[in-house]
Amino acid sequence: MNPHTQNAFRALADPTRRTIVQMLAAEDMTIAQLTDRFDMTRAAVKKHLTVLSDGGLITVEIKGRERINRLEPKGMAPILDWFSYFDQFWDDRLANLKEAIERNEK
Amino acid sequence: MNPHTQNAFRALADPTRRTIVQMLAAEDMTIAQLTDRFDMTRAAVKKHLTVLSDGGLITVEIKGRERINRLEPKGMAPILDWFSYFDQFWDDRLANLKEAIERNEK
DNA sequence: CTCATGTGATACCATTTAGTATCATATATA
DNA sequence: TATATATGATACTAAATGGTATCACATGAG
Repeated sequence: MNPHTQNAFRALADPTRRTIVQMLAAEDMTIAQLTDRFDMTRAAVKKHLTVLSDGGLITVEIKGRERINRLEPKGMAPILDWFSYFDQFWDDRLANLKEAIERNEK
Repeated sequence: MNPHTQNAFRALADPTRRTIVQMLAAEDMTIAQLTDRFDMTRAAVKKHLTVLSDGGLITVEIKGRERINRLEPKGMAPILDWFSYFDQFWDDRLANLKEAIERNEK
């Protein structure tokens, strides 16, 4: 199994991390900037960022003494791929439904 | 914030639960049937099913002494809704997926 | 009725998780 | 250079999580 899939799903399981993802969708931010917007310590925010990074959902650009955290849309791919499994599932159910209707008409 | 969103994300964060979801996509199953396919006790599987139910991802039909667990595609909606926030970041795969669900519901 | 089967529920355990506090290190800046 | 700023890293804690063992209860089959 793709290890990125598990890390990505786990990264999004926490509400704080989902909020961080949404914030980074609006603009790149340093750890300090993110910490300003939460009621928790910088160390806690840093841990969340590590989990998001493990999940491939963000990248970090080191700029001097700052770390610019940036959303990595590509990291969402494993999750969407997983969901696409059910695209087939839904299509099949629709096909079955169609078939049932056609049988009924005959 | 929608409480279903957190429960749904949490439900999918565990690999065993994601596998259960895929199994139930293939066919409805009782707890005993699911337990046969995992190397863990029935109690553990039951706990996973409770989490999946809390997340709105499955429904249960009680039939005599059996409990038929069934995938609830509607439960995926909060997750897909959350992802739709990021429309600007990726292609139309998500939109297609959502459309498939909605078609199925109608 | 009796008994096997399918499940619910509880207590318990080890590990992970989300958080804090604290100290160390690197880099701007006065 | 001296100091403030931005972050890394570690140790610690409480609570959540994933699992087992075990007992109780309801239902179907002989």
